[in-house]
Amino acid sequence: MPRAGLNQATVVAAAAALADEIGYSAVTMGLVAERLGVRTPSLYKHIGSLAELGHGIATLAMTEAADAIRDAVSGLSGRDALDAMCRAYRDYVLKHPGRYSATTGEPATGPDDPLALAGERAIGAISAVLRGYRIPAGEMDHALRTVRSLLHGFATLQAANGFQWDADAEESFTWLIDFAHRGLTSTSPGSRS
Amino acid sequence: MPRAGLNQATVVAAAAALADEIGYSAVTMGLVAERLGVRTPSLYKHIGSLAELGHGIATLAMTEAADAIRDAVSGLSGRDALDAMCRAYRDYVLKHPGRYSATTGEPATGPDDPLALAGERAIGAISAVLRGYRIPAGEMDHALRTVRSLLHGFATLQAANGFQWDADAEESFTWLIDFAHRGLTSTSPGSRS
DNA sequence: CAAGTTTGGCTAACGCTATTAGCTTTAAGC
DNA sequence: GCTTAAAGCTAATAGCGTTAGCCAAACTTG
Repeated sequence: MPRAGLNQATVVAAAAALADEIGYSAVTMGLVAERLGVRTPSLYKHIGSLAELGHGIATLAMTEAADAIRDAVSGLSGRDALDAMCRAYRDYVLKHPGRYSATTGEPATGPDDPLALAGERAIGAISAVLRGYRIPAGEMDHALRTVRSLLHGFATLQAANGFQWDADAEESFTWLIDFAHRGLTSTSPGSRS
Repeated sequence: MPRAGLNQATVVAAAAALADEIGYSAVTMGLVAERLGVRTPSLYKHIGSLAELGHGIATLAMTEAADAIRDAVSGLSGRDALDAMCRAYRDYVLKHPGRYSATTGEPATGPDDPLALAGERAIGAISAVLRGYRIPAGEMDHALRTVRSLLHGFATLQAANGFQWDADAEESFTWLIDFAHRGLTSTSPGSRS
């Protein structure tokens, strides 16, 4: 039996690709092994368990998403950067729904967890965009969490077809970006109507 | 053997309670049966499959969340209604993280699906709040999707402990509500900074 | 109230999944 | 070239969802 030349990265990559095709919850050790031309137990020479594989997929997705944002906003600032960031994030999730859904509900085990580092990268990319807005120093964390919530929510709802997105999802997303821009510009807390 | 007096509703309720305690993905037919004092195969007299049980939990959660919002905003309008809605939604998800996570990635099979009806209830409750803002007629759907994305994103991220919510999540949430209020008030699309 | 029928529980069994144990062969190091 | 660790394999176990078929409990109907 010639060797397949696998390692942790190739197994995770194959599982991530499979997740995008058939859905994250449908990924099994057997299917991943089949795709790699190998028997199921052989995978355990490279990854500890199915849960660990899921953790790896989540880390990969978070890293890729952060890089996509970073690339998209490079050279831009202000509203242009916000627009590019939102679209890059959304496009990534729509392109890789399976691996992205691995990130929902996957807790980082500690500060040295690669998933935590990938999360930091994403935070940093969003933070760079938000720095173009006049946000008070103490409110930056709140703005970060809010924008991340908005993007994450839209992406997961659209990926899961949460509503009947009757074809004008693009228009809705443009409106969402306008909404975020308005929310970020006039930063005056406690402004009751 | 005396009968347990089960039906579809009691089984779904037990499973939902279990999901809140041990997490949605940890719910098994065996554990639900054990909680109900019954053997596993007996559950199949009331529900068709584990997938159907998940669908039922999702429907229950969506209905309860919609009702929670409806109750919270009754008698309020404008920014007060927005505030009450956001907090009611967030509180519900934090109180019932297990059953809520059943709603993520659960597609409605058709227009007559109870889950679709529950979704309509939720949409209606949010819509009632948004009607207090001067939103152009054609943009109402976009606003609905945007607000729903924001709430869903924050709730799921906090439930999954997506960031290190070092204790000031409450403050972040207040900031998020301000953000949403600003985004909804000055509705002038295409307003580039 | 008695007989029949439906309903809801049970045990037994099957297939699929993740996972472990232990063997064998490959490839790499000295 | 020999040693050795890594990477594949087969075989086996345990736990899951699910189905089949039995049997008693409760409802129906005269």
